[in-house]
Amino acid sequence: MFCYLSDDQLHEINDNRREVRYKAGETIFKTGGPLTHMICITSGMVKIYLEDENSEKRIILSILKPVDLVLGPGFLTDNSHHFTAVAMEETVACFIKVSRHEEFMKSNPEYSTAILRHVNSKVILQFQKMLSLTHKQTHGKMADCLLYLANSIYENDVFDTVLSRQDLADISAMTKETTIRILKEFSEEGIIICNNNHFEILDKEKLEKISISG
Amino acid sequence: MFCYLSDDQLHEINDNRREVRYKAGETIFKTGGPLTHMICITSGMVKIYLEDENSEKRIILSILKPVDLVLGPGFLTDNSHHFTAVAMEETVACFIKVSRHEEFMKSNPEYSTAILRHVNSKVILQFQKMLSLTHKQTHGKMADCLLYLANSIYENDVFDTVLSRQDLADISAMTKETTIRILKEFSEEGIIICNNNHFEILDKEKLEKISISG
DNA sequence: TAAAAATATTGATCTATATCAATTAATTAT
DNA sequence: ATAATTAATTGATATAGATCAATATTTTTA
Repeated sequence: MFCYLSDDQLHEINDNRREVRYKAGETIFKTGGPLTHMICITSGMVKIYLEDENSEKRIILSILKPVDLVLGPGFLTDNSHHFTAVAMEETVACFIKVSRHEEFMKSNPEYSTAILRHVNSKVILQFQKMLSLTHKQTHGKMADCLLYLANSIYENDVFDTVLSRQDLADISAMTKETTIRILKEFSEEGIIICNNNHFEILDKEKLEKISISG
Repeated sequence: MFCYLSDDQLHEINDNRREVRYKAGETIFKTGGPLTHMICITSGMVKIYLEDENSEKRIILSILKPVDLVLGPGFLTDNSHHFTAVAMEETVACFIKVSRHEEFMKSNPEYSTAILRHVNSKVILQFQKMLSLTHKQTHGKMADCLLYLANSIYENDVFDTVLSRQDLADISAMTKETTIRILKEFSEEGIIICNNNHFEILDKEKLEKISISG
């Protein structure tokens, strides 16, 4: 994204950026709050979730890691956050004023294009998630969750995660009890190994089949 | 959106645009097809839906009417359509090449900003829909569906629609049988009147309460 | 290290909603 | 107008997954 900026603009960002360090569990920003800065994850991991104002339920939309950037849909619209960002572990985030972005978009068309490309790629993922969460049953949704973690987040079929069972449930839009039962089933069928926060995907093909059959 | 273009650019659009007339039920473009043009709905109504490649199920994301424009998330990413657009009634759509858009974005920063604003406002609506479809039960989802049609589409608490019961089900991510049963319940409780495709919302407050309580 | 708190697990039960099947009503075609 | 399709409705049934409750484990705090 930033590669489209001029040297001057990069300098300006560097001089004005504000780096913040978060501990695990700390909130970076919350739904409803003012969207004043774009955020770039420099190190650590962040979970992004939608909060339902009328219930305690939430959906974990995605997990971000370096060097992901966060510029929510409030940008250029209502200037408020539409999702909540929480550090999953020790995390460093770099804040850049949105006003600066608007300037960059005006002075640098390549940058505008890059931002829109970024937003559109996120929308494609949201569409997939929407179909998964509304049409698949719990086994299919949990398969999607495990494949997401292995393929997109940890980039390894063996991984340890700080995500709780409730978090996995929130990724998959189901209850933690159901999550636990399905993880147990998958373990018993030899599809995965799952001990506390240690996961191993043994039979990815089968997981993909379960994902497709729903 | 187009108000940000120069006279020359508007002329260029006007000289190069291609107007197509569709009958009810005709497909304008389909998921997976190449995204070559942006589309502007000049007259009529269009339903936009996500298709699941692994099942026959679909989600109607939104309904478009004049002068909505359609520029899906394939723009600047994979150049393919991620949703399907079908004319609900006699509809005229105006096609504008995406290559032209990229040029406009380069030469006209205001235009880029307007496009991103448009996309972001759609994303906000998607977030709400995602929460509604995954966390609410059928009554809440059907209340949301009726409120959407009355408030955003027909802009009247009394409306006739060409949408079938299956379409209403696809808006709400449920079966047509459940849709029918809930519409009947709402009618019996005096919340709505519903005869074939004629709808009247009698007690909007109650509908809003049902929407909130889920 | 012990106590307290939080998280995970298991089992039993309940219910919302899908599914299936049959009937009726409304369109469309002949 | 009548037949043939297609869509809507109703009823009966099945079941996936939520909910509730109790216990066990892990983590945190004192």
